[in-house]
Amino acid sequence: MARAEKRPVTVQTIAKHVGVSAAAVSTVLSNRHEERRLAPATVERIRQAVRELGYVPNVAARRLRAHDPDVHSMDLGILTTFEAPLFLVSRALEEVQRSVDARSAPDRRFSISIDMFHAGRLRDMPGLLNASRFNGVIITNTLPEDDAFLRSTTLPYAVVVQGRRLPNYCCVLETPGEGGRRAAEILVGGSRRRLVVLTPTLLTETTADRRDAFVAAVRAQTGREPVHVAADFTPASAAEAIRAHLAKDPRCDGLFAVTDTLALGALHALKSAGRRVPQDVAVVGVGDHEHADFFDPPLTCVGPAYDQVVAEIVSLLFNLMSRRRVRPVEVFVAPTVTLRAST
Amino acid sequence: MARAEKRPVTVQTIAKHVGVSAAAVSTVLSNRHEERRLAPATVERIRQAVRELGYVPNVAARRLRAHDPDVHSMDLGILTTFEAPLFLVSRALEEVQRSVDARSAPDRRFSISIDMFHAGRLRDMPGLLNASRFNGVIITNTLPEDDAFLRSTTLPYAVVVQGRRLPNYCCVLETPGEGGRRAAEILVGGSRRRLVVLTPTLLTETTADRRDAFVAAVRAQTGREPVHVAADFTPASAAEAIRAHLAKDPRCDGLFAVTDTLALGALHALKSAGRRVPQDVAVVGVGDHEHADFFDPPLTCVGPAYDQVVAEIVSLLFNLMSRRRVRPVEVFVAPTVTLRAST
DNA sequence: AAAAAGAGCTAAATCGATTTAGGCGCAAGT
DNA sequence: ACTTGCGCCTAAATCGATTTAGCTCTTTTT
Repeated sequence: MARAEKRPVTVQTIAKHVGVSAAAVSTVLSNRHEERRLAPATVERIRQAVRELGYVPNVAARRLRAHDPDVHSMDLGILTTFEAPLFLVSRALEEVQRSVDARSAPDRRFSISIDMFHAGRLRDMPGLLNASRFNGVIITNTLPEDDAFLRSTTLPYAVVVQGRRLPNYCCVLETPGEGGRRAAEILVGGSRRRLVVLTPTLLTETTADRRDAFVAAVRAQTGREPVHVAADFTPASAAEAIRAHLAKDPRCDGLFAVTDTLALGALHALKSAGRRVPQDVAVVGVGDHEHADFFDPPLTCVGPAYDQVVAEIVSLLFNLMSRRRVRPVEVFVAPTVTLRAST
Repeated sequence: MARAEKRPVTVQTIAKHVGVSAAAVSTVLSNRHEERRLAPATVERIRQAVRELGYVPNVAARRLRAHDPDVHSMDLGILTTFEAPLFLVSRALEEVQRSVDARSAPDRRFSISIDMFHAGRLRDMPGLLNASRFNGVIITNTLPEDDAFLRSTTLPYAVVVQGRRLPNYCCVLETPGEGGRRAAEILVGGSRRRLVVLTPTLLTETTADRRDAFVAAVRAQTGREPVHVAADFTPASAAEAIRAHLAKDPRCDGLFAVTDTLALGALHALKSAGRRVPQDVAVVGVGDHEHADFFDPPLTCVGPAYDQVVAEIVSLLFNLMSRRRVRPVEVFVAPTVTLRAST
């Protein structure tokens, strides 16, 4: 059943198979056979062959052909992993969209798409290396393997990396060490002593930095070591992990979650274990969830000012594309502290 | 400052400008000038021109050229609006990804991207009409204008529409009328009489159907009319709207939100107005938020079984692409009821 | 002085689909 | 009989970038 020709089926293939020209095939494919007066019998034979041979149009060829030389068009991509929650790119998307709407004109059109790769497999994304897909990209949520790949090759087009420091690219990230330190300040300053830091099992540079800075700050300020708890990216998994931890350490009184999705699960586990937040356990997140202020209780966050991060990213991206900037830079955005009811 | 050539800058333009061949320009652009022994001075002149003229590579041309004839590649798109929350497409994305991973092979590669349009402006999306972007698409979150556009033209490739009934496309949607009816049943059956239905201001076919069916069912069962409350797509806006409504109708005791994001805002407003959920006010959502079971209290939902919806969509999409299916069909997925603590 | 090596560049083919201009036969009109 | 028109189809150009084979001129080697 599985048809496995070595060469793909093109209009030429079909044309040869039917015994007509490629033009005739194309005419049928675009449903122009009436106005171009192809004989119904020929149309039918072509249709038949199209079906039989399993023709798949080459979109790149169509696009090239359809290209209107009077319209500049630029393809922007936001690259993230399948594994990371999609809402993480929402803000970047909105800001890019705003910029793009402002820069669009009849002779200048942008298109933005979100493209995903499997965590750690960025290198497998088609078109990345040969620059055949995007005029500019924002890369985010990479794992260390992806970072290593990026470090090893310099992509020959506009690239802005979020949340990593890579010497050969423009990078925008929160000031290293700050987030974790401020979280520790809040919890320790609130007299919490039995602390937990909750992270995903797969750590990115950002999440690892938050954890490490938190641990270091807590150690420095209290002489005690926070307990690491790891979970998947889902709240359900975080809830389960925290539930297990509470069984082992019932007196725990403060928690720092390095992503808000984890904090959401933690809040749930705490409440269903009968702990009051913040009276019994204080919880700090990072503000990467668009609805952190609608959690119950609303989540205190220590994290980068996303609007600023995104504004920097977009500004760098457009400068790179217009070649106003050619050297890589690192832009640090200081974390902001949003105190809400969870502490 | 603004450079506004009529014709776009191509490698040819640059070549002519510098007085070399297009091949030389291309060589420089791909950083192959060392191995191909271009004179450093020439390289510099070309680089200069590239910068001066504001060259932007044509990705379609690059892709066509880079195309490996031994690899079939298919481009899939998930089309949604900028205005709708991104997480709404998460599940579709995951399922498509699973299917694609299962069907990928060394000689068969898929790429999936999420592309967005402004609500009501689907027609403006480049490459939709001339089929120059995707081999197959899933279209969702359309407004009535978009539906009208789709109805008026039959896109010449694999299209599956979610949540709408369009005679010329394959459509997958929840059984019309069912969701609203079941929500009414739950609230009325729980002896709630002063009911509210909370919707976005911009109604899609799906959200309008949920509202209308709810209103009709409540009217039939109680003889009373639920109150309409409308808000933006955000929880903040929903909270504000509900707060205002509570001021006018303090005795309201049941609420149906046609999207979970709105429910999230409503829960917040209710709690901060001192109402207990579900004792004072029962709340029903639709289960379109991935974390509805982590809301506080966890949200009772009446909505389509998303896994099933998505499975149907993906199956239709692949059947369309392989031409195993050629006629449009409508697939209805019955809503499921998930009772949680909010009722 | 002739041949070989190398430096520096170009012409032309190619990727796949589409469109434009036009060709060939045959029937109808004058 | 000769044009006109139509029905049906094709050759060739085109979109833009890249690569391959090869050309020309200079320098070095024998």
